[in-house]
Amino acid sequence: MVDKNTDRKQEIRDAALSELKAKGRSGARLQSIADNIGVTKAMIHYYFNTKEELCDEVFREAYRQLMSSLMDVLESDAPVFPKIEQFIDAAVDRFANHADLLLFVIQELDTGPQSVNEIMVELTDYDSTVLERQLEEAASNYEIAPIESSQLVANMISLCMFPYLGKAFFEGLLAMDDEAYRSFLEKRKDIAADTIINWLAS
Amino acid sequence: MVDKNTDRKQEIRDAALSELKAKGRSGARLQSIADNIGVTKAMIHYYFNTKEELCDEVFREAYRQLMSSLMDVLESDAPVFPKIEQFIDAAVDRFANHADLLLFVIQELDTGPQSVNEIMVELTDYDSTVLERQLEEAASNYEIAPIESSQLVANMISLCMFPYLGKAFFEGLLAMDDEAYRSFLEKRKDIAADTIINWLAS
DNA sequence: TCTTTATTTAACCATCTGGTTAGTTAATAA
DNA sequence: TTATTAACTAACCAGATGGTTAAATAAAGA
Repeated sequence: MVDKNTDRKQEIRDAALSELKAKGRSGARLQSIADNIGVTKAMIHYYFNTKEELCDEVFREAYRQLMSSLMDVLESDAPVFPKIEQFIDAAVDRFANHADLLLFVIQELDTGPQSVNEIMVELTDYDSTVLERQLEEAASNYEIAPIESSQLVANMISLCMFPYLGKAFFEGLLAMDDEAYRSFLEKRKDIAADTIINWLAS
Repeated sequence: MVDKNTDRKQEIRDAALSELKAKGRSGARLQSIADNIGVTKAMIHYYFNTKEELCDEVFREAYRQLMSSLMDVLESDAPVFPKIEQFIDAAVDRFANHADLLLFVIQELDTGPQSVNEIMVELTDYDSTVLERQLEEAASNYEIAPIESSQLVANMISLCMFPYLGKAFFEGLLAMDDEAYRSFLEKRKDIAADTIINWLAS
């Protein structure tokens, strides 16, 4: 193995991600991360100078996993309506499969150090001009009511993301058990799409 | 003052809430809470046995502040459509004014101890039967498409709550500064209502 | 083989953290 | 006034936590 270096470093990142998803930045313990891969705590400091450096790097990886290429579809030249359905499809899939990353990312962005926000800005390259133009065009053709693209994105992301973020919240509020919640989520994708499409077409 | 007891205890709860909103359960420090009200750390243990006991009590208070009487409007006998507008109105107001409570509550429910979930169940008494009946009726009259009440509630809460929860997320994603985000949020209430109404009436 | 470099560990340290204790001060009751 | 209770503090403790260091082991190069 020519780069056991990289392997071990990645192994640490992976273990750190698990720990961070479960306990957050301040709850995460370097000792616990080390234990989980059968390594000394000093090993972590061999590859990462400080806990914050490790956490920042893991956040970068987490944010990429969660959001990478997700916004791309909005930048394509496909017609608006299919595009929207495609986006909702991709978003629900992504968030459903990375529900635990969601809370971590939101948490970090809201209460983490400044570095986290900088990393997000660095990794975000969404360009809204295409969608904006399409929405203006569609509005002037009376296909849809005039809306800002940011509000459309907000609606889509809210509908797709929150049910996964607020799992415990919804389960409690709506008195559902895990099985009921699963079946509830299954229907979400179609409902989110319906909701957006009907709103636009009104 | 007949109950300086109660005053001091509440003072501690208040300071603890600030600390918890800013740093979460594992990041919160009893010393910091004590310092903020000019009191010894031992004082906290005089009124609360453990940190967890204090945190649980503060969560109870926070959840009440955030959700109390919010679901009541859905249980009223008012006609569905006005009722929905009323709910969205109340929800947006509530979440806008307690955005910091939002993350704390969601965070605690998702990663906090079991006790937190029990407290939520204990405080939640939402009864969906009225809304369910109304939706069935409206559907059989072809006023709306048939939908589950849980999906309606999920849509409403997602649209009203997430923009406040994901402030840093949206600001980063949509490249908005604080001022742009403020103006973006101002339009949310109407948009959320529009979105829901048009979806139902489709 | 021998030397150098990269990987890994055991032991350690200073500081922090939740929690305890013994005692002090202030209020209340007798 | 004095005894009793409630409110409060200073000092302390044990364990945890992030981080360091010196040495050991493994790998690679000469």
